[in-house]
Amino acid sequence: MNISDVAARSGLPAKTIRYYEDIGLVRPARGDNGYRDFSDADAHKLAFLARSRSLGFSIEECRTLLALYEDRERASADVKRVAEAHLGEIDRKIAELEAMRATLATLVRRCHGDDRPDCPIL
Amino acid sequence: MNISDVAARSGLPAKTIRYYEDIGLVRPARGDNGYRDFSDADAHKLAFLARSRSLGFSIEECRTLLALYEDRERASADVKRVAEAHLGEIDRKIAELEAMRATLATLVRRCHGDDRPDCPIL
DNA sequence: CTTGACCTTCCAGCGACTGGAAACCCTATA
DNA sequence: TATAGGGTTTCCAGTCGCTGGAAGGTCAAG
Repeated sequence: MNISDVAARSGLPAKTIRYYEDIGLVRPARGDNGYRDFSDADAHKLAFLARSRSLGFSIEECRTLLALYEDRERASADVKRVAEAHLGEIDRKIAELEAMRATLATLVRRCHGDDRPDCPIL
Repeated sequence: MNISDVAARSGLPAKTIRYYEDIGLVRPARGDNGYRDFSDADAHKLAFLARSRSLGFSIEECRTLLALYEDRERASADVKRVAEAHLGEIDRKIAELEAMRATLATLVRRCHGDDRPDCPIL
């Protein structure tokens, strides 16, 4: 699979996929012509990366999460611990966003939206 | 008012305030010694910037909001529009995070947590 | 008059891309 | 077979929103 195919499947720009290879997140095979040749597993990884990144996980966090899928030697307990840590982080992010949402929603609700300049955001 | 005073008042680091001057968000006066001399209005603007940034508005969105802040004629409706667009974006992120939370929570729940490497995450 | 906290500018670098140039490769059609 | 158009490669530079650090000027207290 060429880079544009896997880009379409994962929703990531080709540029980003090349960058992810640069920093070692994904290691696609190469064809005789030098083109990257992505497997289905690569495509899966990239889709996962797209999702995790869009949720605000850093590249390094994504690297750890990817290791969960890749390292089959790892004991179940270790996997569970790391996964739970990430769950906690997701909860924290949700809480942050919801606090932000609440504040902003209150401000918007109080904002008349007419021509009077008494919007509380200002 | 010196930069550290206005930093304390706004909650922004001095570095960030200098950066905001660089990019034209604020234009403090200068004393004879070359020090920035912030007015109360400057302090107000910076507090506003700190708040908007913490609500997730981009610098350019803040610039727009600040411009509206200074144009009191027809501010309210425009601010409301910007804020509502931003609210929609926050809602989208929360929904995505909650979907991922559910997926990861299911995986964690099914993960035995003992030494057998049969955790469904793998 | 010295100390030490503050202020200044400038330059560099971060994370995570993103854009553009120049060159190579592939396929389809004439 | 030639050519046109896309797709792909590498590399280098720029983006955003800071942040750190160096080198130096200024100020108030002791």
